[in-house]
Amino acid sequence: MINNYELYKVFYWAAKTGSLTQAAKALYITQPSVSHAIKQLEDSFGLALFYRNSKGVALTQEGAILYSYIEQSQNFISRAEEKMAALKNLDSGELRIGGSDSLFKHYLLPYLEEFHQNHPGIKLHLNHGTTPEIISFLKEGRIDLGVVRMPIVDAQLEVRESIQLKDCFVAGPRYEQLKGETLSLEMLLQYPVILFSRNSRARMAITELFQSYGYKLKPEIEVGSVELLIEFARKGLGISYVTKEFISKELEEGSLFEIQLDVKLPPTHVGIMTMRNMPLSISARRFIELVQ
Amino acid sequence: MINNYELYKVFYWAAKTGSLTQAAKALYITQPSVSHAIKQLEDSFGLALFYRNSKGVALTQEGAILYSYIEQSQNFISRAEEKMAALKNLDSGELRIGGSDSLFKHYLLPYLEEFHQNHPGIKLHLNHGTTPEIISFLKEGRIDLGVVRMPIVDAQLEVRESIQLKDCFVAGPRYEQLKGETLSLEMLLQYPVILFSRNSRARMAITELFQSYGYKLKPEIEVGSVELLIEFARKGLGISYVTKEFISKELEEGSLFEIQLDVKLPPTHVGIMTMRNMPLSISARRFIELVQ
DNA sequence: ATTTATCATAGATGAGGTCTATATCTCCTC
DNA sequence: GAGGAGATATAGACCTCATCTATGATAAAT
Repeated sequence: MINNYELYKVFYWAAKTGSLTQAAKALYITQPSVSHAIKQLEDSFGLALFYRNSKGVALTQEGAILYSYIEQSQNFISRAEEKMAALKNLDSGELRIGGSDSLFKHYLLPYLEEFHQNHPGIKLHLNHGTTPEIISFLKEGRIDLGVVRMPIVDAQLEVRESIQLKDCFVAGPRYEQLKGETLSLEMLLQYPVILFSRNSRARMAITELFQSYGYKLKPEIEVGSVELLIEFARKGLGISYVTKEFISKELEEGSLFEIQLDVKLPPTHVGIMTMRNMPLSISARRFIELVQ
Repeated sequence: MINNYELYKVFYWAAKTGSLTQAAKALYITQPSVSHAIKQLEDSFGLALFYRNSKGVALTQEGAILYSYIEQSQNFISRAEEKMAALKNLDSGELRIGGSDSLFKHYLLPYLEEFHQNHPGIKLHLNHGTTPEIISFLKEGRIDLGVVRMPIVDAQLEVRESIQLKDCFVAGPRYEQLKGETLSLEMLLQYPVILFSRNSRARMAITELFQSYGYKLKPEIEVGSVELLIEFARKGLGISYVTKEFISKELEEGSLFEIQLDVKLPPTHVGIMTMRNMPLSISARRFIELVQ
């Protein structure tokens, strides 16, 4: 019907101010333009919308009916624009992150805190899962970004390399005698080893390393969280294979110590994954900047 | 913020159809135009609104939020346009008429019936009052048109002359002896006269007529409705001064007869008044056409 | 490998929105 | 009443910018 919604904006202001001149001022256009716009509306409806008089304009019956609809419409547009501005300013919105359990707690936590302080209006959604799950979440659009251990090879994903993590074997006071010693892999295997559960990336990596030297790494105990790896090692139940950066507190206070090996354990990196060729939300972009 | 609401219409269709190409078809424009419009919105918000892929487009988080507002906005506009079309077609709307009591019943009734049958969606509001009251209603915008007796002299009003009404004196069987006689004004004054209440136009007119001949018309009885004028005359309480067109039934059945006078009583016209220089509502225009 | 979708980009064009200038009308004031 | 102030309407010129055509790029389907 009307093929130019711009006219409704003009109508709205003319009705609201009761004056074509005032409407023109509000819209930063001239009065004849407003006059022309209203005329177009009236012509296309075949209805008079305003009574004109020397003091301004007043809505006709039909104009008042139109206004009751257009007013609502304009209100929604105003609210939309405010909302968009808020989203742009990060005063509003949400950020959905997927990650491995341990990375949330030991790596992301301080960033999440800072981000939340800077942008309290942004709702944070944290989804934990295994690396393949996180990748699925990303592809399904359920999260904005995923934080997992590298390497990730997937053409659909864009991966940003973040900090380096070094895994290592640690023990508690029970194995005090090993402090300062440098063990070979073979020697290490004589002690009870505590590993993270089978499907973890770190577990696979260390198993492969032993295999490449011709040994088979067989854990005495398997646990499902980094906390338990730490706890069991402290209690002397065995030697845990953990991420060094996650136990800095225990190393410092001396409740755990690192066991030196005669082979170098390859470091891994944390990767921040996003969908390639998909625009990042402002909040996701901002969070990644913060982390990197 | 956005200075072209037209863009929202394009956005709405793009989001709704999930395809810029489809949106273009719906809007009867080309796909590059849609592409350009969406880009403008995204640029001005500084936010991505759609994910593009080879099957079409999908809303981003921010886009979905925008859509939730814009959808409402567009719905109101659609409903507004439907409503305007209905008003134009007289499928909806209202018609407010002001008039003297007797004119409603004896003159307008058949037109009102016909109008209502033709346009059952139009609500009819009837406001009765004296001529000055009707004029005030018109000037206050409380009615669309007024139906009263001429003459009306008011520069702000536009008056259309409608049917002619002839007033006359009538009596019932009690005065049978006057049937066929031609009375002078003086002779008439010897009978009890029944007139409409003081502030009516017809009363003033007839009083002036007598005065111009040097007589003073003093009613025996004053009543407030045409029905009572008729009823009192039938019962033989006197000679009523009524509008001939309103008593055609009684004249036909013989319960009243007209008293011939040797002076001619000036006819009056019904006038249909509207505000000059104010656009008439479609319904008012249509009703006036019907009546004339 | 080819076809057929999709959206993006570039450049040309012309419709039409906006402007200036002026007319017209009404109300208010002196 | 004459004149001024303020409102909207009208006319015509101008120039922006929405839209077009043509083409490119990419992905999916055949």
